[in-house]
Amino acid sequence: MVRTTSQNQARGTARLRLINTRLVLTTLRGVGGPVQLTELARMTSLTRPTVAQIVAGLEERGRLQRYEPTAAAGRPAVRYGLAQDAAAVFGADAGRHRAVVEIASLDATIRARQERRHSHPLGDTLLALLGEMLRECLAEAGLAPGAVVAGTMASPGIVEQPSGRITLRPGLGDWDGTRIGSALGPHIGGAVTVENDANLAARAMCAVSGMPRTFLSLQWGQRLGAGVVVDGQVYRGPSGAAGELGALVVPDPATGELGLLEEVVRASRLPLVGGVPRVSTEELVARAEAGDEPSAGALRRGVDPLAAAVAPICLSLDLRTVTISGAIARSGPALIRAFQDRLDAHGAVDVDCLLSPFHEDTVLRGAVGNAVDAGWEWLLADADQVVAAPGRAR
Amino acid sequence: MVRTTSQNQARGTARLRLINTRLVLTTLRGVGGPVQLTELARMTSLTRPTVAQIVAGLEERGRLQRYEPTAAAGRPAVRYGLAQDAAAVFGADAGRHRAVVEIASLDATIRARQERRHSHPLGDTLLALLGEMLRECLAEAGLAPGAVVAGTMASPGIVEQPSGRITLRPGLGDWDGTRIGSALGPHIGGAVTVENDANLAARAMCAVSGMPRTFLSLQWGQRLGAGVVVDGQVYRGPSGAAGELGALVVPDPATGELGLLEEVVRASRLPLVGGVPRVSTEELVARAEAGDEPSAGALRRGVDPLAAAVAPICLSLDLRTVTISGAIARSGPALIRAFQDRLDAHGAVDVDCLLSPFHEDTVLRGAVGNAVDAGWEWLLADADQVVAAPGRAR
DNA sequence: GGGCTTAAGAAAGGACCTTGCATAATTCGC
DNA sequence: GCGAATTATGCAAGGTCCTTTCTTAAGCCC
Repeated sequence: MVRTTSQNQARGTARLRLINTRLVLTTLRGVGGPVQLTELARMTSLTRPTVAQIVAGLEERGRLQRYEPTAAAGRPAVRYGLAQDAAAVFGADAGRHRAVVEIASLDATIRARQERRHSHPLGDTLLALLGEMLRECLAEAGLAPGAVVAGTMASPGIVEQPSGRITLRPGLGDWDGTRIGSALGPHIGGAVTVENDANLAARAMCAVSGMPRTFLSLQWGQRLGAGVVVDGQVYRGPSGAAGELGALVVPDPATGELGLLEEVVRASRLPLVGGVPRVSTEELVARAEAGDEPSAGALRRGVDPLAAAVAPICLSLDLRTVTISGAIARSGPALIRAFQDRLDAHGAVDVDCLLSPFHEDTVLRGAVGNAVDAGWEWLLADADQVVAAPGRAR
Repeated sequence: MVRTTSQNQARGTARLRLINTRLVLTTLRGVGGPVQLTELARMTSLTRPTVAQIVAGLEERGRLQRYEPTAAAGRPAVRYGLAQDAAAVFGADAGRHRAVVEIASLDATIRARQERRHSHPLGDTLLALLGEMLRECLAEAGLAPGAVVAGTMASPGIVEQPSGRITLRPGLGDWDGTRIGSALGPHIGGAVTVENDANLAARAMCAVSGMPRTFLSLQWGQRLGAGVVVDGQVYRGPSGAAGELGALVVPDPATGELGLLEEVVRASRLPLVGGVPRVSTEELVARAEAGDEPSAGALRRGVDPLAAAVAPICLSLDLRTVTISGAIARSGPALIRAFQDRLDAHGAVDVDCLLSPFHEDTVLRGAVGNAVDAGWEWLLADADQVVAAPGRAR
């Protein structure tokens, strides 16, 4: 997540206007819909003439748009909101078997969506497919390429910013931020950012109502990743490797030998712990769900290594909430209960676990959210131009 | 660490002045010493007349002070810096056996220090002693009580902000933020804040040159605590409990049974692991230092539970650095090597461990640092008054 | 002592925000 | 249906702040 907010080198009172312009736009984003000038003035604690002047500038530039008055006591107020065609963004998630692309406007409304099954490794062929999907999304939404001002693409592996270098586990394929950017960038009118899928899942969970400002988000399936959200922001770490828990060395409850956490808690390996490898993970969970105590015990032993790793994180950050997304999130409450039980056993008491409400689209939701953030950054930077515009004074 | 920065409800261009005043003061803090106006203008990217006007206001209020020009090419420039008696703060650390109080000016120079051995539990008797020490510090520094505008007191336990409730382990004593505040507050002219000792140790480490912006600070002795620094700020968590690793449930390498991490890695218990309880911890470390491999092995096994807890934290936050302070920090390089070895074994590779350079004063340094921060907050809020001052315009 | 370099100070001008007032457009009550 | 109440809009005046520009001041070097 890039946070430049270059704040432009406006001088003197022009800087004040710049600050206030950003304040107005940010407030408008918080509301989500058209607002009356008076209301906007109240929320920003600016005066009405000031807000009116700022809004007029933004309207002239085509970023804001008038909405017809609604009935009310007193003179009906003109309302202003984001212009329909102010800007759009795209989000994309491409895994080993499935690719999804969505286009959204800055209020996070989905304007178009494309989804495909495929079997390409992460690489140029897949990028070409994504480019095609992106073009179809543009057509579906009826947007010119230039209207899409930002996009975020999810990738597994460690994504280093700003270099764009991506460290993938062997076998997944091979790409990096530069190649992704040059493959998808030409289809739109802005920059493409790439971000780790677990971090994006965490970003998605930020938007769920009732979430605390700090939590841990587990992306758990065949691979294992985590996103750390601190004070409402996904924390990436100096090289983007925050949350890469998979590399932990832990004892395997099935064999007693040391192994990597990612492999030990791989979804498909959970039944091994119970000593019943013929049973699928779904089946194991279903039995536990049905009250079969041996299955529930096996499940608890299976998730224990991850709980042992997560417990110190919970205590160190005073976390109350851990979210779970990824393939294993299909398992439902039995898994949650087992995991919560083990967290408790390791000393992380009173931690709530909850499943992502977005199911398979969690990462995509995060990518779109990230892109919307980037779109707003673009809009703010664009608004700075209004301030700097010559001939604004009359 | 309280971060109110109420930003005052100045309106219109007055708000701009307010922002610029804070900018000037913050820049001045960054420099640390007297600066020329021209230099200040360059650093703030304001113009000279603006800076001159702001500085004049602050000088009139007595917060800044002229310093005589130094020789240079061209006309000698008047320099401005913090007024000697602009403001002072105190920091205090009181443990079960030792109490220290220091008074510092806003540039973090120590103006007075009092240190005592004692044997009071944490409670009113100790608070009375601290009050007396604080008075003596004031006398030593030649300051009026009103000149001390903020103070920070270290306490073990979980310190909840802003309620001031303190959850102490049994046996240490009994106090809370309110009682500490009302015992020490009357001696000075500002508010007393209370903060967890491990968090303050972390705050102290922030100031060490070469520290990364994110790291973990272990406060390790008879008790165990940790401070988490994220992006240069100590992270407290919603109830101030961040870093409370002691409550983790881990297997004890000495007995194989489960126990609390705080007890399992208690400094005095390390020799038990080696099966040689007659040896002191110092002795064990010394033998390891001298190359005695069985002792080194025992040390590694002893620190292993803590490393196992810290490793997931390192991975989740992409940490490269863990600092160690507290009683055990006296042990030196053998301990560091053992700890780093175990971190590596658990998958947290390339993590640097380093000892606090402040020895027993680490927590105190953090308390002073925290108080200096609070002092600057006070100064900024005070500077807001300059802006609001009536009759400033002539 | 003249010239160079850099700082200090004062005045003018522009941009911005606020205050205050007059006007406009509805709804509500009778 | 009409007036009062309510709320929004628009315009002009006024003040604060910052910048630009120019002039004066003070020390060093040759």
